[in-house]
Parts: sequence; C-alpha cells; structure tokens
Amino acid sequence: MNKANRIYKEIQQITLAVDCIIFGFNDYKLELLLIHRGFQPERGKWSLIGGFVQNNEDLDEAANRILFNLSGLENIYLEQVKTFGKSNRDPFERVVSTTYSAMILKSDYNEDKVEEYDAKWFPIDQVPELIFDHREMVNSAINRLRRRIRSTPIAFYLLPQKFTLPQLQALYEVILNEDIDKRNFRKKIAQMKFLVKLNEKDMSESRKGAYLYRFDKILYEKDKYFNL
Amino acid sequence: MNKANRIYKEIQQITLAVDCIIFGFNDYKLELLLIHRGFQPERGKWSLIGGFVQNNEDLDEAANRILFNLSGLENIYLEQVKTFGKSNRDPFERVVSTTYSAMILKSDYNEDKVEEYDAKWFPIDQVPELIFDHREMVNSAINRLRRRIRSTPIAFYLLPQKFTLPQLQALYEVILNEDIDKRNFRKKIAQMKFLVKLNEKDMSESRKGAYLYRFDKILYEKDKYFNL
DNA sequence: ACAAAAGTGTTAACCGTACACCCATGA
DNA sequence: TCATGGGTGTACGGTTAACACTTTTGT
Repeated sequence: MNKANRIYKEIQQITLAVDCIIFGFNDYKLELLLIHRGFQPERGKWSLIGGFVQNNEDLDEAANRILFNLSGLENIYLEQVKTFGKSNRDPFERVVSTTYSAMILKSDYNEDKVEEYDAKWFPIDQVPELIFDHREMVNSAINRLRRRIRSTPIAFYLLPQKFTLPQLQALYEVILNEDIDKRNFRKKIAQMKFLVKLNEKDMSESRKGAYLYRFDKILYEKDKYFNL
Repeated sequence: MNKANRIYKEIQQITLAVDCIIFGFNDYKLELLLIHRGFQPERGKWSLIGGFVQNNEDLDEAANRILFNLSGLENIYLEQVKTFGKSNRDPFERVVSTTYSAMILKSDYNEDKVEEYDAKWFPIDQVPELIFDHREMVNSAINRLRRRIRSTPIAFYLLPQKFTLPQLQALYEVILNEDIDKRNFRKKIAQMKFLVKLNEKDMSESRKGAYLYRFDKILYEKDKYFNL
C-alpha cells in the first residue's frame, strides 16, 4: 500500500464481513448448514452463516468466532475461499464479504444450536434459494472442495476419526458427483501409508463389517503424497 | 449475513485495500513490479502496488483502477488471490487487503510511469525486502500461478500475441522453476489446436529463426483441453 | 566452415481404468 | 441358506519421460 493513496481512507464506508459455507457428511449425502431468515427483507429465504469482523480480530478469527457462536465447536477446520466485493451485492449497505469453507463432523455438532438459530442442514443438490450472492459463494466453495479433496487430506474432517473405506469412498463420490471403482480406490488408499488400517471393524453398516481406518497426521507430514 | 449480527457494524473501523502482484516476463526472467518507499516508516523497503477501495467501486474495479493509475493500461488480466486480514498486519492502522495477481506485457507497459512512481521490475528470485506481509502475498500469488499455468492458458498474457515456442517454453521453465524437455513440450503443444502455428518466423533471437504461434481464444472456447 | 538455436520420433516405464468373483455375517 | 455389503488382482491402453541428431542461417 502506498501512503499517497491513504487519502481515500477518510471517506471509506465499507463494512467487512465473513460468511461461512459449512459442509457436513451424513446419510451418504454432502450437506450444507444454512440459517433461515425470519424477517424482511428476503424473508423466508435462507442464508449462509455470517457476521461482521471486529476491530481487533484477525479475519480468520472472525470466521472461527462466528462458527463457535453457532455450533459451540472450537478449532473447526476452515479455509478461506474468496472475497466477494461487488458494490451492490448487499442491496442495503456496502458490505464486502470474505467466505470461508468449514468442514464439520455432524455428530459433534450441537443440535440445540440448530434450533436456536433456526438453522437446517440441506443436501447440496437441494439447496433452497439463498439471499444476495450466497449461491455463488456456495458454488465457489464446492468447486474449491472438489479440486482440493483430490490432492489434500481434507475429506477426513468430514468423517469420524475412525472411518471405513466404504464411508470414505461414498464421501468422495458425493463430493465429486461421480462413481468410483472400488478396487481402484482401494489401490490408491493402500499407497498412502498415512491411512492406517486398524484391527477393528465397524459392524453397524453391514453384516460382514468393514475395517476401520485412521488418518495419521504425523505420517502424512513425513510423506505428503496424496492422490485420489 | 444475519441481521442480528449487524450490531457490530456501527463500531467497525476497518479499512479495505487492494494490493497487486504484477508479473511480467522479460529477458527470460519472471519479474515483479514493485514500488519504492521513499518515506518513513519502512523507508527504503519496497512494496506492492496498492490502494484503498472506494465506496461505490467493486473490489475488482478497485484493482483495475489501481493498475490503470500506475501503468496506463486498461483491461489487464487480473485474478483475485487471497485476502490478508491479520489485525496487526499493517502496524499503523487496521487494514484488510485483498490481493490480485496481474499479468502484464512488459512491452506494452508505459515506462514513464515507472519513473513517476519510483517503481522497478525485479526478477522473482531477487525480490528485495518487502513491507508488512507483502512477501507472503507474493508467495501465494506465485504458488497460485504455478498451479494455474498447468491447466489454464494464462501464460499467454505474459507474451506478445505472436510468440515462439522457445519463448513459451522458457516462460514455463522460469515459472515452474524446472527444466522441460523440448520434444515433450512441443508434443503437448501440438495437441492443443488453439495454439496456431503461423507462416512467419521471428528472426531476432536466432539465426535459423523460430516459427511464431498465436493463442486462438475462439478455438480454445470450443475445446478447453489444456495440459502443460 | 562453424557456431548457435530450432526442430523432429521412438521406446520404455508408469499410471489410470475397466472388470467379476469370493467372503463373512445376521436374519 | 440366502441376502447384503466388504474385500480382493489382473490386463490393457494411454500418458509421461527419457533420450540425440539434423536443419538453418549469419558470421
């Protein structure tokens, strides 16, 4: 920033906000958490969870705070996606909003909060009409997620610490919106040493039971080869 | 954004800025355009070109305006990279800055402006100390560029409309910071029908002369297979 | 004639993809 | 015993990667 330009600052009237695209995986569907607007304007529509950035708060902290207020969860995995800055994107005032993508484990999530905030999970192929440019925000978050799950181990934030390969594969299938060959998928998993097979089965989803696996962060740090 | 949160807005004192990472290709080097700070504090250091966002201006427009003021160029190719929002990133006031990556053709660039703004081009491996978190901004822009030139035709913004394959290859080599096999590189080029060979040679860089090529946007729109 | 850069094909290794049957268990 | 979902290997085709010589032309 050039000091000569600081002249503009005096008159700047722009509010900075954060909006969160919250992903969850449940019942073999990828879902988004949205809140319902019970007031005018845009009454009846749904929106992302958002809030304004406070003066002494990092942008990332603001996203964390907003998520904590809503969910009671701390240290949620967050990634900045994109900043939306069209001057008329919010018709009521000038708000520039930075979006963050969050991965949460639905089972950790405090369901009381859902009530309190009039929030609801929607499968991503059944997202209702959203206010302002929130639909565009959702789209860019999904596109980013699709790109990133192929090369980084972020899908594990959407699963319990111990998960089965059928679960993991189903998660990839719904995110990528395509069928994946079971054997090819497992071949790749086997190459990634940081995906550790446990001597323990999950018997809840089939008669035979499926082995549980665990993502080992330390092993991953040593050899970050990730390719799915 | 939830209206209930708008309470925070009244007291928000955050200024929104844009900083531009301007890439150019010259003399077989990838370069960055930086401006020199001739005043305290941080005197003598270099910084990115930046400015504050105006009240009725889209964020993207702000980046375009700032670049136009500096370079006299319109319709420069720009991509939003990331928003930097640590509360103390600018020690003098609270400024959140969205970074944009720009590709410019050094030969189009108005060199008088360089003088006027005390600006200078630096090869990316010789970037001087930068103010604040500008070094981090540069790094994320370079990383993004490295990812994107493999799958999208953005490198052509750094070359004249007619360019030779040795030029194009050299550009890829400096951006990716690795040697590329000439024959394999040309094999891939040959597959991309939107890279059109002209019946015209550039004789300025060798005795034999190298055929000129052109990126055909319309052909690219028909078949966007891009892989380098 | 020689120096300097442009241009050109073939082979081997690797990776992605397609594909079908047996296994373990609970009801 | 049967229905359900879990688990396993191989072969083919395409892509990537390695590699060396000939061409053109100005000096």
